[in-house]
Amino acid sequence: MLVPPKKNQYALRAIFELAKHMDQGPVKISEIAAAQSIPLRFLEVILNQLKASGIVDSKRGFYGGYFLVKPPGQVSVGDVLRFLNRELPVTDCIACVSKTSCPFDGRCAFSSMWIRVKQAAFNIYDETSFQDLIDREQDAGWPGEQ
Amino acid sequence: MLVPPKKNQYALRAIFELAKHMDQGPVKISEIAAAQSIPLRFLEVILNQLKASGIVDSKRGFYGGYFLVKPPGQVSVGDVLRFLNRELPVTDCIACVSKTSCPFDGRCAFSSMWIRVKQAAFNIYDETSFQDLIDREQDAGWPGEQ
DNA sequence: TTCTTTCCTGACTTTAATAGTCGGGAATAT
DNA sequence: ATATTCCCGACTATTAAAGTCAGGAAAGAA
Repeated sequence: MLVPPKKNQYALRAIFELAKHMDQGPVKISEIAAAQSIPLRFLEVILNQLKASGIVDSKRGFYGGYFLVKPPGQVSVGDVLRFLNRELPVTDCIACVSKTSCPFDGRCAFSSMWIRVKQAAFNIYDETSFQDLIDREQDAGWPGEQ
Repeated sequence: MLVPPKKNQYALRAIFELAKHMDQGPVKISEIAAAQSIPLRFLEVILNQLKASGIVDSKRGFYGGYFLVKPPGQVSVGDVLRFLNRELPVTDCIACVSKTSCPFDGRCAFSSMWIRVKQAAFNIYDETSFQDLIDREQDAGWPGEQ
């Protein structure tokens, strides 16, 4: 509970890695995987999906790899998480924040609380850009592996 | 993501039901299950576990059932969620909020963000008592099924 | 052209967590 | 006694997450 799925964490770390190499040409999946300890084949799938978000793009071939479309300051953690967790089916019960229909027809006592929690989380996600994360890592004062 | 597990929701709804019947004697599992649309045998397991938290207690036999130990105003959603999701193993990586050890030795750029989100969520959970939930249901102005 | 390198694609397998069930035993009151 | 209820441990089922794989397509280098 409240533990972001690995896939989400991998996606964020991959983009973080791209952000650190902004304007240095495409970064290979294999490099990202190595730098961030992410299973290679899994990362292939994840990055490929992320292209649809418009956050990253890729180039094939010898000098190929992935790269950020916008500068790190203009991409937030919220953008990524929202894209990865966008709910495709409209059949979800918003009130219960559950995946099946709500037995209380959307009038359960808990709904407003779940919604507030979700909003509180995304407030933080939205105000955290990848540039912030880079800065934060610097401030922590430990030798980046770059 | 950010969707509380069914077990958590069932636990909260069960306690909510107990709160509504405070000082009316024990409430049978079967009654709670019916009122809150929770699978009976599953609810047995959940309520039995919750006894260890000190939030609820039970009585067996003909007039048996479950009941709240403290008044609804003194029990928060946070109390319940914290108990159900207390992490038993100490081997968790706090920085990454993941269940396996952190590949960055606790110095990853995301850790402070995950922690802030968790705190924001529990701030809301902690300040929501079951009395609040009852009041909230009244305010919404729909006929309670009681 | 051909070769190498890289991303691309869809289907597949594995793993782990959640969700839910079951049979019988132990209190408690009538 | 006996009906009713919670209790307990083990069990199964379902689902989502995590990860893998084989081969194909683009891009550039030789």
